[in-house]
Order: sequence, then C-alpha cells, then structure tokens
Amino acid sequence: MSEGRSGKAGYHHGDLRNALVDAASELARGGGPEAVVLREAARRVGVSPTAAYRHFANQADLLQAVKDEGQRRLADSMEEAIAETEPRPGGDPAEAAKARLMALGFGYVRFAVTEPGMYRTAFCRAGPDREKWTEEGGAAELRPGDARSFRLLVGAVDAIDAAGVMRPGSRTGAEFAAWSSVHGLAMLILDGPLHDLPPRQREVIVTRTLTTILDGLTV
Amino acid sequence: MSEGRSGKAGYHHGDLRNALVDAASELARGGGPEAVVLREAARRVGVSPTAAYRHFANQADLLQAVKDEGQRRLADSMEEAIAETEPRPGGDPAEAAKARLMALGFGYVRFAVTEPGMYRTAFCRAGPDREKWTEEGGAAELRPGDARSFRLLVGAVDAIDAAGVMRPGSRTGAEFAAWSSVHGLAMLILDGPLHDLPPRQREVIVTRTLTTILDGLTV
DNA sequence: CAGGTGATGTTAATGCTGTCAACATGGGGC
DNA sequence: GCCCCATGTTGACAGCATTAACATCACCTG
Repeated sequence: MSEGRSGKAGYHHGDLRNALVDAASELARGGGPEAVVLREAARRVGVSPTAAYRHFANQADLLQAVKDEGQRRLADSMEEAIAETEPRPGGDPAEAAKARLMALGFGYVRFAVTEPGMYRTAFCRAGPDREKWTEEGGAAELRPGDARSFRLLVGAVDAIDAAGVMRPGSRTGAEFAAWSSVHGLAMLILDGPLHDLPPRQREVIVTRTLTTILDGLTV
Repeated sequence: MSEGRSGKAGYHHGDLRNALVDAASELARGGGPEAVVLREAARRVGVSPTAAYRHFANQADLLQAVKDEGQRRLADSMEEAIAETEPRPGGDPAEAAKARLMALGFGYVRFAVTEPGMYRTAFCRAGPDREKWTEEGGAAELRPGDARSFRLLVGAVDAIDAAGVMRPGSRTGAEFAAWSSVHGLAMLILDGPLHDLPPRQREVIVTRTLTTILDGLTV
C-alpha cells in the first residue's frame, strides 16, 4: 500500500524532510544559497509552506541541511578524483602522495566549477556570526559535514609527511595552507576575477596554483 | 547656506547617493551583504525607500556600490600594511620583495578579520551568474574595484621576479596562486573551520600559509 | 477492534522586504 | 520671473519568513 519507498499519500507525506532537502538542494544547485527559499521548496514538494516547520526550525535550519548535503557531495567529488588517479604499483610513494594531494585539489575545483550553486551553498554562512573561539581548540571544532573532505586532505598531507618529502617545519598548518589555496581558487573562479577565464586557461591556473602549494610544502 | 558639505536640507537631500552608500556600508559592516537592505538604508538617511531608486537601479546596484567601497577599503588595508614594513635601506632587494608580499597578505587577512562584514560584502556575488568567459581574455576583465588590490599583488610578484628569486616556471599565474591562498585563508577564518581559532594560533596559521606560498613561488 | 492522541499538515494572518506607478516639490537655467 | 525636470513622497502589490489556531490520520492501547 505504501507507494514504493517514499509514500506520498494524501495528507501525510511520509518522507517530507528528505523531500524538502532534495527540493531545496535543487534550488541551491540552480541559484546558490540565496535561492533556497522555504516556500518554493514546499511548493515543489506540493505541501504548504508551514509544513516545513514541522521538520526545520526555520529557513536557516533548512539551509544548513542543504549545506551539509553540499559538503557531502564535495567530499564525493574529491574521493572520485582520488580514485581516478591510478597509483602505479611500483611507483615512488612520495610521488604517489603528491599526486594524491593534486588529485584532491582537482576534485575540489572540479566540483566547484561543475556545481557552482551547490558549492557556494556548501560554504555559505548559515548561523549567526559567532564571535567565540575555543581558547584551546585546534581544528577540533569542524562541523560534521566538513569533516570528510577535511579528513581526506589531512590524510594526503600526512602521506606526504610519511614519505619524508615534507619541507622542514612545514607540517604545522599544512592542511590549512593547502585548503586555503584551493578554496580561494574556487571562489575566485566562481565569483571573482577568474570567472571569465576560458576553461583552457583555467586549467593552467589551477594546475599552477596546486603545484605552487605543493612546491611550498615539499622539499 | 549649504550646511557644511553634504547639505541635507528639507526636501532635497543634496548628497543622497553618497549618504545611502555610507548607510548601506555601515549595514554591511555589521552584518555582511545580506544586511544591506535598501529600506533600512533609506530609513537611516531619513528618506523614503523609493528615493533610493533615483540613484540606484535596484538593491543589487546599491549592493554593488557597497562592494566597491569594500574593495577600496581592502586595498587601503593592504597599502597600510606595506607602509608599516620598514624597508631597511641597505637590505637585500629579494628579501624586501618577499617581505612586501608577506605584508600584503597580512594586510589582507587583517582587513578580513577586522572588518568581516565589509570583507564578505566586498567578495559577495552581486550580479547574476554570468556563464560567459571572454575567449581570449586573460585577467583583463577585473572589475574596477578589484583592480587596486590586485595591482598591488601583481606589483609585489613582479618585484620578486625582478629580484631574480622566482622559481623557474612559477611566474605564470603566480598572482592567482598567491591571491587564492590568502583569499581562501580569510574565508576559512571568517566562515569556515578556522573560525573558532584563538588569535594566537590564527597568527601562526596565517604566517605558515603565507610562507608556504612564498616558498612555492621562490627558489 | 474501537477509540483517543500526538505527530504531521493546513489555513489565516502579521510584518518585513523589493519594486512600481502616480504625484509633489523646488532649484537652477531660460 | 517662470517653468521644467531632477529629486523626493505616498500608496500599493507581490513574495518572503514566521506564528497561532485548527484539521487529519497513523498507530498504540485497552
């Protein structure tokens, strides 16, 4: 009697929360974070606007859910990029580690370019501008969604370190240097002065930026 | 008879456009791009909302004006940072050039941290998501506001190149690599996982990121 | 198997926003 | 001195987030 999996019977939807996140994600895909408007998402699901409030505290809460989804897809793109790089069996582990970091960077930028709306949403500001910093906190305060992509990055940097090719004194904050480069690069391509670059030249800039960071981190 | 410079007589304001930009900038300073709401700016200036439409095509146009203002202040911060670094008279020109690039980076991040709302606004997306790229265009398409900060950066990179310490093959896109790092760093500090870092540790990360890029660009 | 109950969804209303049309004002050029 | 157009005003509309009050129905309990 339940219609397939997500039964959307008459009054009660059955899986409204997920349906709303999906609809909102599609909005984000098309127009970035400012396009995820609660009423439109509800409209698309075929439900009254206020129904959303049974599943989300407010619009920001819905947006946060889309953000998390975006972070997930970003991490997917990065993992795919790693999988695409064939680690030649007998290769130099140092070179393999470097190649992995490069692949992560490419996967990151590729996602940003392929899914600009989703990418922008994944990194938009959702909550209020909290001013507090945990006095001792390192990078422990990463949001759940952020964690996977960041862990991939840390793993790649660790591998470089383990291969013994890390430039002395560079290990501290290396993840952040790498992440900053690639994140800023994506931003400049999407909304900044690198926007109007033809794909060909964009490729060059991306490669140059990634190798620059790699050169800075390794011997 | 005109009251000082910006006479705000009864019916006709006299300098409404600037007054609106100022008010809107203050809103942006406090709450980022989403806080620059046309009606509130008009309210603060003491004028009817529709009066703004005599000077701006729409809200996006007003936002663009604030964006430009933000870019200007960012460039100011960078120039100040340069001025603060005393170039010792008999010093090595290569070291001086490197120091200049570092100073620019610090000025950039300092502005972002000191004026987060304005910084976010300076780099927010204003217009529609144009898909076109000028097939031949290098970086000629920089918006006017962006130009100054970017020119500062290019100058610093050129100086490093001129001093003969640029890593072979690194000149191409070096500006973008540097800009990406520092822009991404600022973003991660403002809205990303580096948000909750105590100022002390933040300083370390910033320094490490800047030196990493510098190491990547130079011999 | 009947009944009630809480989770889920609906309607109605409020106040905010951007934006337009129509009207008012008055400063500066003839 | 007078008129005109740049500049500002009032009023209105649609879309948004959000709340309060009400409706429905799936499921648990007796």
